[in-house]
Amino acid sequence: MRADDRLSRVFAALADQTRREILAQLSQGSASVGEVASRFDMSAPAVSQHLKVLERAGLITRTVQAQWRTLSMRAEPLDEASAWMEEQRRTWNLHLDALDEHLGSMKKDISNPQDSKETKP
Amino acid sequence: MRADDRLSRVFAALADQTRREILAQLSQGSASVGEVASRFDMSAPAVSQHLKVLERAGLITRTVQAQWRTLSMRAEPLDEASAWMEEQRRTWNLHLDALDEHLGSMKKDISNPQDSKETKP
DNA sequence: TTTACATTTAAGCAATCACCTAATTAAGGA
DNA sequence: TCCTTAATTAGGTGATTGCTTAAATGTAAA
Repeated sequence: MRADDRLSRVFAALADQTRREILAQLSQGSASVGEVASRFDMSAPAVSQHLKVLERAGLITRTVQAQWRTLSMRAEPLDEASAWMEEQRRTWNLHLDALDEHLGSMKKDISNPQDSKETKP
Repeated sequence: MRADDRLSRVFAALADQTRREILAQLSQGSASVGEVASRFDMSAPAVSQHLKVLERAGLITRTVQAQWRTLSMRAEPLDEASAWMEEQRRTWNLHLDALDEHLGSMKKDISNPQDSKETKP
């Protein structure tokens, strides 16, 4: 799968309050579908669909034991998503630093100001 | 706004490849709507809508200058989203550590094994 | 003042989403 | 074997999404 698609699926999966609550529950330990569903005021099929979204994003796995499915969290997709966000923030901070330096040099040379191409937000 | 809603908006905004590319571009410095739109094979209104989604998520701001809007990235929502993900991973790792310890003590006491309530994924 | 440019609003459309109820599958226990 | 429990699939609905084209807005430049 393309990294783009993976990221899109992970972010989309996390863009829903119910699914975030499910993941938060599973981060404390594995659980059955029933144990997850009982915490929500929602039909079982609705929860089942949320689980499918989380599973397709790679955020949970199911292991079948008799008629119970044990749900477990997987952290790897979080790493990838987190890394993407961190990268953007890093780049943005680098940019801000460069901008500060530029503004600093302008201040030193205040008698001959030049246009700055960009303004600090 | 509720933190839930904020998180949902940020994650939803990031769940689209086009919007992630826009944010990646703006992380390198501010730009006008036209400068952003020119990089996509998509109508101007479509880009405008993507920008609105990013703006509502707090990920960009617009400053109006004549007929040009200067778009700038905002990192704060990324921090909140990143923190949420980090928290889940932290909890999950704590859980795994506790599990490892439990399995370790079982190994020591191999002659009298007890059921483990959960299995490692 | 007219014209051109940058961008947004309006309106419409097909696809997807988040739910629902009803029906189905699959395993365990009486 | 029949019944119960656990969970999923099927099918339907209203809301939202991501795009489109056409029209509107607001500013600058001729």
